[in-house]
Amino acid sequence: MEKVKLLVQSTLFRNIEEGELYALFEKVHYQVRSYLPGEVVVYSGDECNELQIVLMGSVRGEMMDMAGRVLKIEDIGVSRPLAVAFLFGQNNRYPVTVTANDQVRLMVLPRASVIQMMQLNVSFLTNFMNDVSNRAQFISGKLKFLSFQSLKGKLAHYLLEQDQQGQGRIVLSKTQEQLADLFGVARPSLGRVLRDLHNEGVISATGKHIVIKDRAALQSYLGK
Amino acid sequence: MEKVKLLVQSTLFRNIEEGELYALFEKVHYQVRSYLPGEVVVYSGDECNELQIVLMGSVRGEMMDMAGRVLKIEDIGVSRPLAVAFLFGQNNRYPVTVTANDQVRLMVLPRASVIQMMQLNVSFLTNFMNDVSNRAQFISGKLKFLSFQSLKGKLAHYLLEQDQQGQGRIVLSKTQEQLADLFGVARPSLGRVLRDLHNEGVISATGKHIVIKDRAALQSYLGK
DNA sequence: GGAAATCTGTAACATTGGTTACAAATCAGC
DNA sequence: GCTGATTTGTAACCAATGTTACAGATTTCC
Repeated sequence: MEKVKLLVQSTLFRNIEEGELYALFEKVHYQVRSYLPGEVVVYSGDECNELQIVLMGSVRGEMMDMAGRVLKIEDIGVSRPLAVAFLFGQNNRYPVTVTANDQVRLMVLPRASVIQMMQLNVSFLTNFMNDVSNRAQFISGKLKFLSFQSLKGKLAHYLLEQDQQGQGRIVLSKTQEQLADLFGVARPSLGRVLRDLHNEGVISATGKHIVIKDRAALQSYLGK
Repeated sequence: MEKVKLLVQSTLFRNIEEGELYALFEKVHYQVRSYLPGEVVVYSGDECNELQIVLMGSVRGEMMDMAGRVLKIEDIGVSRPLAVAFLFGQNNRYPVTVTANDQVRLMVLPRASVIQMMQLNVSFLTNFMNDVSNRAQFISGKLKFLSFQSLKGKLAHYLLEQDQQGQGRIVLSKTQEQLADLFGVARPSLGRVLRDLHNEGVISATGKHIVIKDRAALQSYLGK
């Protein structure tokens, strides 16, 4: 049971001692499943009847439309759970397709086991509640991000977010391709907007190095 | 305490008997607040430290960008809770501005009371969990709806959804204005697409009466 | 049943972003 | 440092949607 060592660091098991966690896992049913890189763990639309927690490797969740276009949502790494928000509620269907990024091992707990654990341990219960809420909040943020802003707005948002320290200097950690993917737009469109902002004098973009020259102007694009 | 009669029908208090509910409310703190039509209950960004349940009237939640443009999200009527998904988790801030539609009374339970109630009553706990999950699922659906589909796709989705019985006859219950609002597009754009579909022979639109003439064609727009 | 308000249809034009294509720049591995 | 692969910059053109405006239709209210 060396998995317990991994799991104590999970947000779901915060404030639960290792010994307690051991005892908990002896009382409930679970499985461990393995996947190879590129294998699909669940398809968007599949029923969700079990809690899955990443024990090794990482998976990615992505939404796709019928034309096969993909909008990347996020990566999920070790000790993090999948789809906490879809285990309960009325429509227990995964909203995303989950694919293994590399060699992956997942701990799989049927819903009944989860309920059992909530009754056995109050910390687990509140942790779970917090996780579900965080998920909802994360998606809600995405929604705000996607539904309101023009590409310029998204980029402005992103740049301001990257520049936490307020120094006005950012080194992009992703390629334009990846960034465009994240925003759900075409790569040249992103390039164009980057260039526009540069020409307007709002930022200065040289390769991956970006300097915010007019923060106020950038902020004025938020929500547009 | 006639409110209890209202509350037993709430999803949050399902499977809890009236007497039990009485007892529960005697043990925890809460308030009742009133609002006039048009008054703002909470602003987007406000901290969320209490569970609010509609006792009378209805409120609407809407997201707005800085330019003041508004995207209607949904109406919340009697016995339904506000922002269940934002009471827990890390970022306890309302994502929407909530406004009273008419004369409104809200029951307000501080977070501490909610936690107390969860410990006192297992049904409440599971109901709450389900509600939060449903919220997350609702938002996630919205996200899918908004982020993937062109206006034609959204409309197709909406029409097919409205025609549950598969009769191919729909009477719109909203004005074009409201519909455009729901989709987050401009009214004339919606009108145009409606007309396009009509001209293509896919539907036949006369005022609020719509007949689906070519279901397959309509379905082919889904996810586009 | 008539006036005022709301809703609908439609047109012209502006803007945004998508698509494709290609050349220049940069990077990775040798 | 060279070579092939990846990334970036940019342009021309297209499609979708927004904006504004106005006239006709419908509903609501007295």
